[in-house]
Amino acid sequence: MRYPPEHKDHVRERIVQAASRHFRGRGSESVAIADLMSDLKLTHGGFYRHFKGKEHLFNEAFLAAAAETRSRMRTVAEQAPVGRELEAIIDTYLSAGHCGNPAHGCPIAALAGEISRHPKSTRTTLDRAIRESAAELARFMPGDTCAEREQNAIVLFASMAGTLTLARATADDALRHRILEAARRFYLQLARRPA
Amino acid sequence: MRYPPEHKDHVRERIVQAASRHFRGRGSESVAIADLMSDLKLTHGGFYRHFKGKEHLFNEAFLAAAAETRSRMRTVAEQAPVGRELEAIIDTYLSAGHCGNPAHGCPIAALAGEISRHPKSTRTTLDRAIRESAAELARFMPGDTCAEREQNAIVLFASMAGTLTLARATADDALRHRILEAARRFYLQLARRPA
DNA sequence: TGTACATCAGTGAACGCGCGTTCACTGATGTAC
DNA sequence: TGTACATCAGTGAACGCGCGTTCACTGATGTAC
Repeated sequence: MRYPPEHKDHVRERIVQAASRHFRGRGSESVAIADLMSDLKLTHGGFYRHFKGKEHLFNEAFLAAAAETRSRMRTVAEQAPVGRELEAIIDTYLSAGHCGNPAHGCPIAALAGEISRHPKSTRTTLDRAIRESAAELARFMPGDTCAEREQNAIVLFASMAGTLTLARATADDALRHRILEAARRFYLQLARRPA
Repeated sequence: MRYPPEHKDHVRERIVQAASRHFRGRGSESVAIADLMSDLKLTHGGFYRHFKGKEHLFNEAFLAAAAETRSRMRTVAEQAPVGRELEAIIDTYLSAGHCGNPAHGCPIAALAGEISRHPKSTRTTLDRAIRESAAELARFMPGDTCAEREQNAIVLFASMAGTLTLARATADDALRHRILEAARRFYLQLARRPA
């Protein structure tokens, strides 16, 4: 069959979107190319017209998810009262909604654990995502110098992502809730009256 | 062949130890039973005389690693000057050594990400490990009530574990170092003069 | 305008590989008699 | 004490399955002439 000129780009984009959700939700090893493609009513063979291989897709899907998450963070900040942007971000990031919905949430929290076992190119993509997320946070961070704000942003971001990862892995709802709530209160308090 | 009476327990113990290192170092999906067994100069078939299956071993290996890590934390605290136990623990946990050596480090930092995809029984084991690690930390935690100390301990533990996970996944040594150092300084400062 | 050919996204069978698990077998030693 | 049998940790071939990747093929449309 012959398709309209924009068709290929469109399909490629849909693969990335589906992958971005599936990878975040289940990790890359639990997601088969055939699954992804059949989600789009396609068969697995066609996949290789769009990507060199699974790892390339993973890389791109991760990047897309990271951009999506940053943009969501920005929206949250914009909708918050002036001066309370950081609190709004913390509140959203450590919310039960974000915890219960990894497939649509921060890919760093969802995938950092396994990325340490991915090839260097993928880990470089993670580096970029960490830097960009921290930069996004740094805009609202307390601290006198820019470097200090960035430093603090990295700590906050790494801590929140890790806390989310841990909360998601728990079996007991009460423990999960306790971890999230304790961390939320702690970081909110820190955001209100900085060290 | 017939073996001395304590032989089976001994082999079982060695399997758990090897698994505990391999799983932490590479994640459970990257570790094959045959690999583990050949590490002990045995073949894969014999594995099932000791364990029901891979997941049971994972569970047990995780538990053993968690106990080992707690005991190491206790040693660090004991060797620290009185009143500076928490600082010593933070310093060790977020050290370059711990970061560079996941196979011999905290199994929660190494495996929390993937455990969210393991069966409930394994996740319950994680819950136990989290509670016990936090309890260990809580002994040295600032806070007026016991509940407050525990609360703070959970936050600190989750944050440190997450930070370590993130640091390990980075490709760039400078970024990794920056994450670790920033977090270390931040939590040390918090430990010295509590909120 | 018509004809022959090129293009290329998508199809689905097939290949190759890794790996968890099973199973018939081994063989040294313990036990019943 | 000797004999027949039971035990059971360990062996390694085999099975079954999932999955990433390849490849010959399809067929609608574009292009050259």
